Amino acid sequence: MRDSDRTVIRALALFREIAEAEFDRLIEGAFLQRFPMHVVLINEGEHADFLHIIVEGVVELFARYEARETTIEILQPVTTFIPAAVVRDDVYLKSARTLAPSRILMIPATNVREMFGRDPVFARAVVDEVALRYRRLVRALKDQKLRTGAERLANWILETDRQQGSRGRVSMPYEKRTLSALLGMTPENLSRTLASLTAHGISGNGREILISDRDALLRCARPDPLIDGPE
Amino acid sequence: MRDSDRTVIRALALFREIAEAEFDRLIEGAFLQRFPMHVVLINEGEHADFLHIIVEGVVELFARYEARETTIEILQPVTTFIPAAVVRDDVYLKSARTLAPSRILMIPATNVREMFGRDPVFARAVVDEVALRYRRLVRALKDQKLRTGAERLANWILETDRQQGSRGRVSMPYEKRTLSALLGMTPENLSRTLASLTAHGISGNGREILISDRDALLRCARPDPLIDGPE
DNA sequence: CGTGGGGTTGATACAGTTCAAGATACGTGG
DNA sequence: CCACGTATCTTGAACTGTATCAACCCCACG
Repeated sequence: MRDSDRTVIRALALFREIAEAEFDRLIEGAFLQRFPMHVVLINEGEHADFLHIIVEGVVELFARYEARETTIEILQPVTTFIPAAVVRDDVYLKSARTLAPSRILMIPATNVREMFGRDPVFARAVVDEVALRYRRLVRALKDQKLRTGAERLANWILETDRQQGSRGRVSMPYEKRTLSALLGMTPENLSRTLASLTAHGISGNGREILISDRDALLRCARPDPLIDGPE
Repeated sequence: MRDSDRTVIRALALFREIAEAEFDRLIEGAFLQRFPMHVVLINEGEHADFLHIIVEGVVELFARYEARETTIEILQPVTTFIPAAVVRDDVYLKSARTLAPSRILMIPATNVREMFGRDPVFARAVVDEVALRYRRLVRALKDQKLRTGAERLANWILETDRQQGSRGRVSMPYEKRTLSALLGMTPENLSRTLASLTAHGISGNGREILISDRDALLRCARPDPLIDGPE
């Protein structure tokens, strides 16, 4: 593992506070691997043998049922997945694939569980992490059940703009079909909804969306700190 | 607190393994309170000052956005809520209300966090609990995004029957309007969907549903261990 | 009895999906 | 570097699922 990689991983909330020796022991047996785009890293139903950490790239968490598929979450560096399955020593409930060439650190699940029992500082960090994920998911479920497609899209634009520095220019980090699955709609529907938002403060071509009238967009989106919060 | 209450709470996965003295210290300053039906216990947005435990009754976790409201989860004894907000020392993202006369144990959040740092056994139990909840929520989101209303209802019937001892006779523990919110549909729609399932193995009057042809219902529901699992 | 809330039923409207065709962008190989 | 082929995206039309609005029924409860 490169020194620069070690540094960014060490900076994760999960590892920031733990002692140097503990960290070394944890990542013993871990390996950092490079994956091309569109590679499946995890299949739902498999037993959780590794805690994955996305060091570089983009990873989609998705799930299937019958012939249908939906996106649960899209992860960018630096983030762990999927901590809950590792903690409970159970099967994954979601699959994961790369959406861009990515570098993934894989830590053996046994290391994580073993260290959890040994280091209270790490234990504290793991709970924080899982609780954070839980809350993110609550937000996603509220978004899904309480809003229309247009509202979800409008709020996604605002939130993504914020994450990208509030420049009023959002660039989609993945395909539109993926975004549509994340927002819980079909690609056709996303296309139409995007077109209809043109009358409410945005304009776009390709993977670029410009926020030309933020107030109009806000009137559409009506963001809520208990759904779209900065967490 | 009654001795019998102490026993059931102590039997919770969260508290089962911890030492007697630690348990005493944890529930110091806690209080067990009786609430009538339809009382709001938690308002989303409030800071999480207590870990609640439902000892008796039924509690609904719900959320609002604009004029809309939806149910996130319905809890029956013995369960904690809402651990993630307590762990992160943050605001609740969901509200909670009783759906039946209930007895609720309220443990000061500071006790929980303080003990977490002191007792690794308890720490382990808390992570397990939060991770379990996380996974339940993943299942709920998959249910919501990947299935139609009729499928959700059919699976709810099968799952509830299982929880009630697989007697082929399901009794709804709450109003139909609540069930409809849990399943993400309107009351009218639930009524119609329930009627339509009559042709697929169920019959019902009032709050009783009889499974007359389980195979037919299974063909409708097509349950999936990664969505409807026993967790 | 009357009253009110939950539940059902019907008619209508809308959001979202599906199917199909056309346009555009993109990577690949010549 | 261009031409080609494929996949993505867009647009249109028909259809399905679900929501909304309104009337009505029924039972519980005062």
